[in-house]
This record gives sequence, C-alpha cells and structure tokens, in this order.
Amino acid sequence: MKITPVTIKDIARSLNISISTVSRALRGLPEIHPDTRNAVIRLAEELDYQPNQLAKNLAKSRTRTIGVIVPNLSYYFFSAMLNSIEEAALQAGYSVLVCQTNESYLREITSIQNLLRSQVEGFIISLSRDTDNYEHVERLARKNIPLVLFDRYAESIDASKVIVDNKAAAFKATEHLIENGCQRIGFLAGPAQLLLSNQRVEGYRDALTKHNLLVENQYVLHCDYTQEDTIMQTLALMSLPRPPDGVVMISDRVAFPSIYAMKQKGLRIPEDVAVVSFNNDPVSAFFSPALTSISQPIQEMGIETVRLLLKQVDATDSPVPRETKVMETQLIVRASSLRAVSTI
Amino acid sequence: MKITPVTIKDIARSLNISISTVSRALRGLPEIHPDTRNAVIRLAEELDYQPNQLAKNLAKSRTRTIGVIVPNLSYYFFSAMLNSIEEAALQAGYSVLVCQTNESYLREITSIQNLLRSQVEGFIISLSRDTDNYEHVERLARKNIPLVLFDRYAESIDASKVIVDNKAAAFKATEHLIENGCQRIGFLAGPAQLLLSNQRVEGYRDALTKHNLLVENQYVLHCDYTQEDTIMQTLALMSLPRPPDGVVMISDRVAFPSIYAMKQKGLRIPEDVAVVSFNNDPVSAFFSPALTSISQPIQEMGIETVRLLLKQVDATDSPVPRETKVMETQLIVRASSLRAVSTI
DNA sequence: TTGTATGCGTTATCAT
DNA sequence: ATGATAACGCATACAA
Repeated sequence: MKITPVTIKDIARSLNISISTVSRALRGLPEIHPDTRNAVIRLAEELDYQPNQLAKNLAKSRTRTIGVIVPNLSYYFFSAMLNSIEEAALQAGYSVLVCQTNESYLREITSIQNLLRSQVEGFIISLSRDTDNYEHVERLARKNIPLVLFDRYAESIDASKVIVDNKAAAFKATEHLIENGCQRIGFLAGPAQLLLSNQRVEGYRDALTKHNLLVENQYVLHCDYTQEDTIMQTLALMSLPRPPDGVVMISDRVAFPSIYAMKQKGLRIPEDVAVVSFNNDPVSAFFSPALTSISQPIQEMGIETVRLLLKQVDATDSPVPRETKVMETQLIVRASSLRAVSTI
Repeated sequence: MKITPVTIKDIARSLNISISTVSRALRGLPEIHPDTRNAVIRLAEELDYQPNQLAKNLAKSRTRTIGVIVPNLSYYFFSAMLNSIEEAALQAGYSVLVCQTNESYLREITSIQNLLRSQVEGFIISLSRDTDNYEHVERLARKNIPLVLFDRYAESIDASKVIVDNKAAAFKATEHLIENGCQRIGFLAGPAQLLLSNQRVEGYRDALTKHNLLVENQYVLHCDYTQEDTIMQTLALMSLPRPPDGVVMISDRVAFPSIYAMKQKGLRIPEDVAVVSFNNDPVSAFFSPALTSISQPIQEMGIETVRLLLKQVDATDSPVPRETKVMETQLIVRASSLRAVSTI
C-alpha cells in the first residue's frame, strides 16, 4: 500500500497558516503566539505527524549520523562494541548506521560508498578479514572525512585509532601459561594478514624468548575463524611430534571448537593442554573448562571511539591531528589455564 | 572538518551543460549523446562524485529501505536473522536500517518513530521482552504500513507473521526427554509475558500429559534471560524436594549458565539431568556436554520475512491480506539429552 | 539530444 | 508574530 504521510503543508492548510509558522511551532522556536503553537501541536499529534528526516537533513545539510562498519555482528566483540558505540553516539545526539562486511573486502568498499551517499558525518571502521588493500579507507582519511579505526586496523592508514596493546596482552597470556608450568606453547592464530593476530604472535614469541623457551614456527598455526578450519588446525597442532602442553588462541570463538576437538582427541584441559584466549565472550565463563581469556574494555572503547570521531566532526575549520588510544586489557583467569605447578 | 561534497551542479557547471543532462548521463538514460555521457562520467569519476541519497530519495519519494527492529543483536538468533534478512533484502534491491531495542518497550516505540521519520517503506519487527502493550505496532498495521513480525510476536496484532510452531517444538523436545528415560521434567522458561515462552510451556505440558507424567507448576520457572537470574532459577529448580531429572530450556543462551550452575552443584549432564534447549547456537555443538537443541530455519525465515514484507510494499492499490507463515523446526540431538534407557 | 521549470519536505532569510 | 521565498540535491515532465 502506498502511504502518503502528513507534512507541514497539510497542517498549514488545515489551520490556514503558512508552513513557516507550522515549522516554527513544531520546532519550539520562541517567536510564536502560544495559541497558534498549541493549535499546531495539537493537530500534529492528532494526525500523528512525523517530520521527514530526509527533507530535514537535506535542508540543514547535516545528518548527525555516523557510519559504523564491522566484519560481522554475530561475533560477540563486535555486537558488544556496536552497543557501546550506539550508546555513546546517542548521548551525543548522533545516530548510527551499521554495515556488516561479512569479512569481505568488496563489501567493505560498497559499505563505505553507501554510507557516504547517506551523508554520514564520519566513519567508525573495523577492517574485514580479507582486506589487504587500504586505498578505500585511506581515501577517506585524505579527504579529511572524520574516521576512527578500532580493533582491526592497519598501521599505514593515517587515522585515529582505538586499540589495545595486542603484543603486551599476548605476552601476558603466554607468560601466564609459562607460570602454570607449560613448556611447549602453541599459538592458534587468525589469518596471516591480520595485523592484530601477528602482533599477538609477536608478544607470544617475546614471552617464550624471555623465559628461554624454544620459539618454533611449526607451533604457530593460522586459521580463518571458521569452525572447520579451526578444528583442522587444532588437530594439526596437536599432532606434532611433540605436541604443545599449552596453547594461546586468537579468540574465544576459535577456542570453543578448538577445545572441543582437543577433548575429542582425549586430551584433558588444562592437565594435558592449558588454554588461554582472547575476548572474554560471555559464554567462556560457562564453558568446560571455564576459559581463561584476555578481556578488552568494550564499554570504554566504544566511548573513546565516538569521542575521537566527534572531535573530528566538530572541528569545522582545520583537520584534527590523528590520535591513537591504546586501551588496557585484563587477563581473566579461569580453569582452562590453571594447574598445580610442582615447584620442584 | 566541514566537507563539501561535489554535486551534479558542480559537474554541470564544469562542463557547461545543464544539471538535467548530467543527471541523465549519470543514471545511464538512453536519450543522450555518447560524448556528453562520457565526459560526464569521466568527470564524475575524477571528482569521486557520490550522489546524495537523501536528495535522491526525497525527489523520488522512495527510499527502498526497510526497517528492522530486534531486541538485541548479541543474541545469536537475532544477528543470524538480520544477516539472512539483509541478504534477502539486498537481492530485492532494498537496504536495511537496524534498530536494537535492548528489550525495552520505550526504545521500541522510539525506534519505530525514528524509522518512520527515515521513510522506511516497511517494518520487520521482533518484539522486545518488556513489551506488553502493542498499540505502537498496531498503529502501523492500522495505517497499512507494510509490517511483518517474526519470532517474538503477539496474537492480537493484525499483521503478517513468520514464526515456528513453538508448542509442537516444545512437545517434540519434551517427548525426546521422556523417551530418554526422564520421569520428572522441568521447564526453565523465559519471561512470563513472552508468548513464545508460554507456547513452549504448553507444548511441554501436553507432552507430559500424553505420557501420563505429573504436570506441576513448581517445575516451571521463569527467568529474564540474564545470567544471574538464570543461575538463580536453576538452583531453585534443582533444589526442589524432588528435583527434575530432565529440563527443557527456553534457549541455549540460558542453557549455558544453567548447565554451568548444575555442574557446580555436582550434577552430571545427562546422567542426573538431561537437557534440551532452543535455537541451536553455534557454540552449543562444542559445549560440554554438547547441547541438544531445537533449531529454526533462520535462512528461510529471513527470506520469507522479506518476501511477505515486499508483497505488501509492492501492493500499491489495496491492502494485502495478512499471512502467517509457520516454519518447521528440527530437533538436533546431541549428548546433553542422550542416555542409555533401560528397557526394563 | 539538451535545457527549463517544478517539486520532494524541510529550514532559514527576508520582509511585513 | 507571521508569511513569502529561496535554498538543499536530485528527478522529471515538458519545451525546444
């Protein structure tokens, strides 16, 4: 059914006044007679008048809308980030337009384009897994379009960033395993082109080195986050001549199937293999064994992301210098990594 | 930084032609000289021209956008539904505007209002947990604004619906527990005002009755989906004088903390308590024990939802009769409900 | 094939 | 306090 919404023109005609008067009344501007104002407001209510946001935005050349692009909202981290971003944006009087790339580089490009056409005033982006060319987002930066990257970023992009110290976090996680008696520690990493994954591998290597443990490439396996591949890589890792007695995993979402596969193979967690992973998904507390995980301050990250973005949006004159905000992570220790350590 | 995007006016001026010619060239209309078209397209590319979608939509009085309102995207079921809805909408040339209500009745109201103002051409809605008054949704139906409800609906709302037979599904789940030797079966339900929860409780009761098992209200406990309450209700349920030896749970998201609490209490699953739940969250396959769960055909539900909606959108003349599409569910049997049954 | 004029629903700048 | 009128960026019916 074709809908014909009521406009200020309709209200004006009904009341025999001009549309500018109606507009003023509806917007609560001061210079207007109380009687006319009341009449307008009453009629608007009665007709269930809804201002046309398109027209409003077009006329004001402002949308007060920010575009958010994430890989996938079915990952806990991203849906939680969206929630905190939305919350912070709302507080500041902005609304949010979300796009999922489904980890696709092409959809990332079209998402940016669609949001540009929708006249968003800025972008908050976490790169897709398959993105290895950054021209599309660098273009935003070059045009001085407000932009903040979070979590999945790239060094080369000249933009503000909200991230965690992945290297330090992985170092902390790995050292925790070492302290719990692990001697051969593996790393179930993300896709090889993913910066944050590589940074975490670095931190892992540093921890091994510091504690005089052998650093061997065969103990670092990459998976593409799918269940099938995760299980395959897990089995490959645990089938090494000398399988690891501890594994750092790139995320809880990977840890669930991975640990499942280990158990199927008859391995006990943490006795045979201790595990620590990233993201602190709500389910991880209830998993068996409960997962030790690195948690990121999602709430503050959302707030910070929006803050850095609006700083750029509000700067009407000159471009704002890029800022990188590195947030603190926390190691949440649970059963998957805890074992009695014989102190000789 | 204030951005001043390039418009067709800029292109027209640059090329010394009229804006209508530019408009035609850009839209690939036939009646235009190849040379002018090429010139326009080249310049547009060079300037990285992005058509203003607001202006476009306003001029055409069409947005080809549908509004989707869901309780929360961090629930697997809803983020998966959003994905399939988006996919189907995209196929049909529509884009999607998403709002999360965070289970709040008030945010549901404001979401509808915001989407109306954004000129969406129709709504796909799953009601919030706290919604017990349907006036805001019924108003949409009365105004013949295209509308489809899914999953969380209400009988009284006169709209098209895409749902599953919750009663039959719960019946199936409960009977499965009975077949696996359960004699006292409990139900960890959702909020008492949630229709789908009550329907599932009905199916559960029917199954008990059919198999001559006692139906007692104390075995049905409601929780509000939060972890804390879930654990509290679980402990209450398992602290009954004669605790259940089988429990049907309203969703996997509830099952995770609930089973955790049971294990903490020393109960073995499925030996002491067999469990079956709803939604077949991807994690459930990897949980310990792997969760038996009722799965809903999310892919087809998304497609069907969009199909029913666009049917209404495309009907320019008269209102379309409401349709209710009941989809098939599937019981995915895993370890949490499987036990050796002594056949006497 | 191209240009002119009008409208989409609203805001905003002038007058009055 | 109110009303005309010109934007906003684009589409489109009509003229040329």
